[in-house]
Amino acid sequence: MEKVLLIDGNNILFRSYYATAYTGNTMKNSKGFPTNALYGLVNMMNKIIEEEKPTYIMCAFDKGRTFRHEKYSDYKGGRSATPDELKAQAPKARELVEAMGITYYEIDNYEADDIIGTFAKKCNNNNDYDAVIISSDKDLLQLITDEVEVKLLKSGGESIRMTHQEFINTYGIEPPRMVDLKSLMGDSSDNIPGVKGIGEKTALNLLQEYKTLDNIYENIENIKGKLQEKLKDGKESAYQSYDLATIYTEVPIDTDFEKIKYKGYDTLKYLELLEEFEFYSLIKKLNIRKEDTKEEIKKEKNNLDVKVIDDIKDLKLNGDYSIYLELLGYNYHDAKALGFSIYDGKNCYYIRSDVAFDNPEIIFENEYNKYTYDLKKLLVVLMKNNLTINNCNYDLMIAGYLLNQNVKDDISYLMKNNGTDVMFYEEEFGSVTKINIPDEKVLIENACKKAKFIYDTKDFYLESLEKEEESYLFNEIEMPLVKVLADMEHTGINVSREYLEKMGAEITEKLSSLEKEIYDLAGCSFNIMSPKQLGEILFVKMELPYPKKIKDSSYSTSKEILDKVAPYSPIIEKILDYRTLAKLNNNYVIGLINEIKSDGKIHTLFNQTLTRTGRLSSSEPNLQNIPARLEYGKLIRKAFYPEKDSIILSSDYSQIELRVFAAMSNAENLIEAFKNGNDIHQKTASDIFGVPLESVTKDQRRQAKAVNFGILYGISSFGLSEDLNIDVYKAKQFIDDYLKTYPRISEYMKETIDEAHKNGYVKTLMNRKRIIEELNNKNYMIRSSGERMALNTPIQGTSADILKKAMVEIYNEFEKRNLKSKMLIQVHDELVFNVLKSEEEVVTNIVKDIMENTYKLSVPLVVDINKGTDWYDAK
DNA sequence: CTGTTCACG
DNA sequence: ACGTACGTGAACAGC
Repeated sequence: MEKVLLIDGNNILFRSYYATAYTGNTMKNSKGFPTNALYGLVNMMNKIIEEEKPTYIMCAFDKGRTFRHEKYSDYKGGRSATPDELKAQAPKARELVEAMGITYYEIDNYEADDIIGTFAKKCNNNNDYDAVIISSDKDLLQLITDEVEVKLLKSGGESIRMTHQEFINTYGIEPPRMVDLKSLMGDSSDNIPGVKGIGEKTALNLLQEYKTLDNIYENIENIKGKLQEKLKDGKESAYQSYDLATIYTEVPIDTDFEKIKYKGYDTLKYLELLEEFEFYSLIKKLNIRKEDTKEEIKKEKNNLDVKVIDDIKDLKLNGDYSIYLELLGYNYHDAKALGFSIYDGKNCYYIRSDVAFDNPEIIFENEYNKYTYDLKKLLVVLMKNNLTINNCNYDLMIAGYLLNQNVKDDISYLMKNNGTDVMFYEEEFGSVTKINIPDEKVLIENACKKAKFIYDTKDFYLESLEKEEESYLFNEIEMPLVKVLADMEHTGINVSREYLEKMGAEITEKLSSLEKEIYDLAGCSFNIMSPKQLGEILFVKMELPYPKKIKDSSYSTSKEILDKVAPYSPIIEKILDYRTLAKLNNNYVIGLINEIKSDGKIHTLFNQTLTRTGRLSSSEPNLQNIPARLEYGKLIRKAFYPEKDSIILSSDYSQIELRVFAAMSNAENLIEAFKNGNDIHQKTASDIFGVPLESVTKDQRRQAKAVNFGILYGISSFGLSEDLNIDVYKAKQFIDDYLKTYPRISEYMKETIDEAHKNGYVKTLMNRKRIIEELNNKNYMIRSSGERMALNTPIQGTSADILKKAMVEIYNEFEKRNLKSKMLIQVHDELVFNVLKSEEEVVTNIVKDIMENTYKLSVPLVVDINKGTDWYDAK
């Protein structure tokens, strides 16, 4: 049995391009020729060959217009034009494939699909050949037979093996019926119309009953009502769609498999292409013995001459340098420092941490600028050793994040994206659960590659930031903020173990009595924390009415559902209480106690390069979700207490997101309301319900508040109806009223979405840019979600920008005045401080003044300050 | 290792 | 016809 690979070349090239393309930072060679799609293509081809070990490979490409366009002028209409940077790579892709020893075909008038179909057909009912089709395009699934399977590519390097059986399990129909399915539901990406008013669900139902399109129309009189009407109206369109969706398997081509035998690399050609594209890491993997190539490679970054410094006298720094700290472990608060790699443009050094810590001035404090990756980590580790570092104004992790928020926090991702070969941290050191120390040779090599990469790419990243107009954000906000956050993390906050333990004992007692009561009411014992078991007990054993129309694979037992069935049994209330208390105990009592370090404090991590909007996040532990809404949960905050002779001060912005929204949308009546100091939800209620301010009821205010939040999130009538527990029609009415009252907001939302579609990204007031790939998705649901992100990100992101700016200024002011009070925690619109009693007045004034005035909007920003003997009390 | 649930803004 | 509000992190169950 010989294996035949049939590769959808166009599909892989497109995927590779879009997987890495992001504005301003598309991978290019030194001549400026884009290479990102080619890089993905080579890697994908190598990976597939490695995995499948085929005897034959055929790669098919599209070639311009096809017979489908002739038959149906709108075919593939509505697709956006192929980007120039991708177009330029297409001819090179063909050369590359050929050099890899793979035969490719592109035939006038036919698509890649048709060529693949023609080859695949040859394998059917043939015991000598089995075919595997490689693509992410579901159209090709129609070709599946017992001899032909599809390796369906997914994002993130995943794939699904669609065999005949797997297809039937997934769709409940035979593979050739994929065409009938398309003829009914259509395909927006290829502009195949289908039958108007019929989607996937109905189409599948029809096909499961009638098997084929023809048979549906033969039995059309058996189909009732509206559906019959739709089918009759759409008959012509359905058959036209059928025609379009059918892969043509009779392409006039020589399908002799010997023609597509896999030949392996044409080494010289392949090498020349890799050199042209500057894929040095791939060249290195080839291990070629050609003398001049070797020279070429040696010059390249990967073959570094590393000096391991045992005697500090051997370190001769030659100018500005990059410095990278390698740690053993993921959380730098307790990870062991292994060593530092340094690159100064000429020489690469590796210094073990004990040597470095013995000679800190020479390494960390000199006249040179230092370039870093994860400066915050470096600062915190140095602070723990009572050391400092100066002249750190460029951090690659921050720069990379501002240019693309999707990159993970491991420099290896940036390096691999750039074609530089390096190990991922996890490959080198193991996962969070099993950390291991690598061979020192490996460790040094990787650490040095990283230092060199930081140095070599610095100018490019700075230019990219300049091009994106993000230099201010980078230099004046994010870079200075690194130090502020490092200080906050290093300082930590006092948490009382005794208090938490007392609270834990109380909760445990309540839990065990609740548990008993729940078992009594249920008539048996079970695991209350298991949604599966709980669902069975409530909705099967106890026969409570399940409030959702359709039960999918299992019963949901979310709070929302349980609230609805609460009237039917007293057990529900007890379960909800149980859950709340269990969460409190596990997450906050036990969870926080486990995070208290030997100094009696908690040191969180403020992740500066994680969120897609520009907010911070906090982890290990998360100090941004300490209970605040329910009274009992709020008591957790009593455990957070100040230093001696100090108090806790909390300052928070009042309605910052709504204020930012009012300013950005320029909605005059909203701006007026804020200027007048109105209660904004009350004002909104008065406007949309058309009643005077003073006669707005509590309930009207509550509803208006929900609408206001909905607007910030990119409202949908369904979402609002869920939130307010009203019907969708009523919710729609609210939204319409709102938009009628504030016409400027309606315009703003439309403008924002249009602009986002045009650019593919949105920006905050301080030019933080977020690329939203989802806007181009052909799936309506994903695209709409992208539009909501486009609406929300400028608001959430601008609010984040403002607070970050304030944090930097407050920190600098404290330093300038030599104040001993400390910023401890940031919670998106709130800052928490330890304030010395002697500094109470001056700190209060500084904090309030800076937060309210750091950024001028057309509406005032208002800050509330609260003080107390602990975090609970400070509110 | 993924889904569910729920804590925060 | 479709499934549904934005942004996070952590614990648990059950595969």
